Amino acid sequence: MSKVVLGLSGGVDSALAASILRDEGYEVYGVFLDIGVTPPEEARAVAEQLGIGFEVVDIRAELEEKVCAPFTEAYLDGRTPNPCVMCNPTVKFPALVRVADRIGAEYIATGHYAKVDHDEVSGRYRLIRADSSKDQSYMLCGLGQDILSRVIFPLAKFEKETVRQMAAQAGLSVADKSDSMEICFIPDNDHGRYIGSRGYVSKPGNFVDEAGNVLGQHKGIEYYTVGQRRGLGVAAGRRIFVSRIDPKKNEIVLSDLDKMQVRDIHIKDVNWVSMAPAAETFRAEVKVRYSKISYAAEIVPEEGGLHIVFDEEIKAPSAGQAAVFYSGDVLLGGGTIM
RNA sequence: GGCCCGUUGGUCAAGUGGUUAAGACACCGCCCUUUCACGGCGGUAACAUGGGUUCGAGUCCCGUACGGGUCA
Repeated sequence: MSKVVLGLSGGVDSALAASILRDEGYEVYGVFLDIGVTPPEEARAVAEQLGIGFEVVDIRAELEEKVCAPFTEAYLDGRTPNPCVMCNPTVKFPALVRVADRIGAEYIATGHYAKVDHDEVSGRYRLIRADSSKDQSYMLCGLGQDILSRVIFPLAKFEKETVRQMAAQAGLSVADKSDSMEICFIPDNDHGRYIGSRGYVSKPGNFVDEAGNVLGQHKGIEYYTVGQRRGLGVAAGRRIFVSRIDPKKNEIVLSDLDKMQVRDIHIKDVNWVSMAPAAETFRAEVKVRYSKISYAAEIVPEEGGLHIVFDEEIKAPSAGQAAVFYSGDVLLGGGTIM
């Protein structure tokens, strides 16, 4: 019987994933990754209910080093980090792999909505969008071949609603638990406050227009992201958005929508997933934020990263977010917007 | 000081005797969403003040307060 180590959060998705794997004949070993925020009780209860192995693994130190610290630093530098994208390849999946290696499991699994396959031609493990509208492949763009070669995503072909129904049928106690949507280490969803709790004192400053006229006061640049409209408190009579964050001057520039369209971006720290690193220009559809549509673009390799030129102007990409490029449903790779 | 103009929700701004007093932006809520956001839907909220005229006043008249202009 094949062993699989599954990340068990205590939510519906991972619980059903465990149930599915068990029913398929795997020996499932549930691992709760402890970050010191949510207690492991629900996950433990699910494991007991399913009769699978269970363990709590403390990942606070790795999370702090690989995610929390860089996360904070990025915000203070005027960028908008994506902690989930950072965490998956550096903390979450490696932690599961470590347990797998220790207990002699070949596979690891999570409750993500995404697919993995192995392409005979290229010899690569590919990451594919899930059938579900809930596709989460974007969040996994940093995973390497070493990890993908061992990953199983049991929820790949299910819709969220189906998952809930199946969970209810399986009698899982967490079947109707609501989805978590906030950053896991910031349960109150207030990242500005979180950064403050790490000892940083917010520096209020000016909102200015493109000519430099002061439009209002901001609470501190770490509270904002490029493309943001709500929460600015500036009544201009028309919708205006954050178009630039200047950490040096501690200023935030507000502009009309048409003045902040962008034709191209540069990305760094590129991770090639379903294709080998490209030396030549190629075309793909690029997602600049999660839960956003993808835009057709030409991708040009350059020193240190990629230059992405969109066919049409797109709205407000934000430095620090992941740009992920696809060919159809295949996630080719991704990088960090500069 | 004299004369003139203005004062409507948090901001801007319609309204010209009878309106449930527009709209935009902001704000709040919900939906969406394993990041931050975008987006969608909905909601709260106003006639500077005191007197008149009139069946009826944000709309007309007078006084007061505040703001702007102008004249010696």
